[in-house]
Amino acid sequence: MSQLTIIDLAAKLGLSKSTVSRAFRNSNDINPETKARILAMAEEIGFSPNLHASNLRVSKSQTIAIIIPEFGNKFFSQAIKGIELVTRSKGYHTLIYVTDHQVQNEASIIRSLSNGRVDGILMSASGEGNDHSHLNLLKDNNIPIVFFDRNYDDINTVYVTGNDEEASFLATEHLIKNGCKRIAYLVINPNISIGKVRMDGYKRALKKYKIPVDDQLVLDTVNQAELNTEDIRELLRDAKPDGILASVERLAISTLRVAKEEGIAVPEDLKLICFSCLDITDLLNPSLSVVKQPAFEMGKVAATYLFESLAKPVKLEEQQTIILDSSLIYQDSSKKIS
Amino acid sequence: MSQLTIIDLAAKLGLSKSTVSRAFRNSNDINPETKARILAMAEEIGFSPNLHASNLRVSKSQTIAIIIPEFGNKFFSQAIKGIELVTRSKGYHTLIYVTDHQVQNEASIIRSLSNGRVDGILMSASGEGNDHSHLNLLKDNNIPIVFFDRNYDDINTVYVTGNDEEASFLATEHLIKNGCKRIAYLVINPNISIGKVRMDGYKRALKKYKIPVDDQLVLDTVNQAELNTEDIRELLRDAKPDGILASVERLAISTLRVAKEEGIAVPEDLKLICFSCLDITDLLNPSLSVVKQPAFEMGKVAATYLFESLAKPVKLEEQQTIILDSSLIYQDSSKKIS
DNA sequence: GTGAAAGCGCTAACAC
DNA sequence: GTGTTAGCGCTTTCAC
Repeated sequence: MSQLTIIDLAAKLGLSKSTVSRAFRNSNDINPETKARILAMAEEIGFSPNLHASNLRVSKSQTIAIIIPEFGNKFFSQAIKGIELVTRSKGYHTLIYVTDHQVQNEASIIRSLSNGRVDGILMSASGEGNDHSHLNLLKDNNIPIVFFDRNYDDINTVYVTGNDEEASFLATEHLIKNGCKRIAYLVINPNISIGKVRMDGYKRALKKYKIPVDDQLVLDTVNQAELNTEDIRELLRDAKPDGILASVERLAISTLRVAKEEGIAVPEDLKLICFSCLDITDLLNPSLSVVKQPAFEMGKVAATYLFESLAKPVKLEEQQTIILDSSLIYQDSSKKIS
Repeated sequence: MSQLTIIDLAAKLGLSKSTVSRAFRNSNDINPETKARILAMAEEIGFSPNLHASNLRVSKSQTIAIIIPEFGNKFFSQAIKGIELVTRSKGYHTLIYVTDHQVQNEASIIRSLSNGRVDGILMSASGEGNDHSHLNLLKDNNIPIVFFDRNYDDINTVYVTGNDEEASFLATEHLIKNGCKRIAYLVINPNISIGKVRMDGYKRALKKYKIPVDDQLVLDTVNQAELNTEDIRELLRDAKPDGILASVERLAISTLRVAKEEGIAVPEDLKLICFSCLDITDLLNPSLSVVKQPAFEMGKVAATYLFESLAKPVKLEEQQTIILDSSLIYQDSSKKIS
């Protein structure tokens, strides 16, 4: 039963294989009745056309890839959900890859996709550095790529992101208005993409309120909880901030844990706000103020752009940034104590 | 640059295409020097062998699929992370599909995979009902499937899951020992797979302590927060439980919100424990007692079994259940008030 | 160790 | 509306 072909099916029905082939494509060059007979028989004997043969013929895979740096937070699962929705509605398939924030992994994944495996790529960039040459392979093979959330700004393509600079500005301003004088900014990578943009908004707010930027209050730390926890503990002890803007959720979570351990009360002694897509911030103790990015929407929009460029042979050559609004949700963790 | 073939490469090097082909397989029928020359040239001109042609020839896709009912919770993202890790280490690719708990979606996905697209499938079952005939297609096509977390027990294959009956028993016993007399069980689907098994453990514990099973205390509700919230509200008002075992995280979250709204204090008036993989239960208010399933591990183990069956032509014909231990983490939400 | 040639299963001209 | 036929790019016998 394993290797049926259109020839077997054709033989069973006294037709030629081209007719059978037409039945499976959306060819209009076929008698609807014939088509129905063919499809019925296919159903009966459990046949469906071999994918690889078809793909080889038409040089299409009906598949896209999602490449993300990690799987740790709600942002990416929501974004993937949005992407998967669009992909499925288009009858496409979705490959998923996780780089663990390693550019080498990203490069090797990209290489493994440049041989026809996918028709397009959605990626949240993993790396820093300037060597993005692995992406040239995609251009050579006419595989469009759309970035979401994290990009490389030397690559000319579509980039879908939140209004991070503005949101960061507003979040910082909110802390200032609630009485904070020494606001720290926690970040994983202050030099690229979201880490940088969010810092820009933070600095702009400080400037507006004539608060000098204090490098001691900018904590450049890492992903691993065990490590960033200690960095944050030092920050709280040495720099004694009274407010914190965390550029990613994980750093806010670590902050809450450290504050608890150190006996620092949130929001009384320390006000906290962070970028996060967590959907239970209201149940935390204290309830957590967040900049909530439209993750699901972002996935949908990014996927939609990708499919547009797949539909028309026009390439995504110009740098184009699509900005989606985040929501600022102020809760207890940043509340003014009166 | 787009359509290079091994023939082009062969021409450039004065070789035949068969030799070039051998360089890309792990053939030992080739001079290492020749192979090196070929690979170097390939690198230089950015060539890699067309995947579809190769797949067609060897009838392999080096791809597996993950099919899950939803993307909403940490359990699945952790499990996928575990799967992806194994898959990548084997040089395989991972397709991902979400069914939204609809068996029809599951069936159509399975159909779209039965034509060579994947070599194997990892699935957490979506459905109830008894029509699992869509899985026959897989058998016909020799595509192995391994279940994780949720299965169909009429399908003979490997199933990797947590020790849910025992964990459920222990969680219920814990509530009883902490003084609960009227323990409710919240579930999405009490008749199948995890919903049923977890109820079994709950009932066994009640029986052990001579507490009669009260149907009024078993709430069979749905996934959508807007709907289950109202069901839970009614339960709390009418049946007045003093303890709750939630079979899935989402129902515990809804319970916390309803309790807050209704002025029911947790754990004073109502003790709560649930199955969950959330990693910030310590930061909730109150901190949440959970049965934490080894999601990451479960993904890894399930994937490992799948690859075993891919390696040897032996089929996964016998029903085989692999049980992994969960951790019971008792926190404030179920604490005895003395 | 390398080359020639057949063919994996399908699609798309082109003819009728 | 249907059949014939020439490949898509690769792998793999089989010769040498």
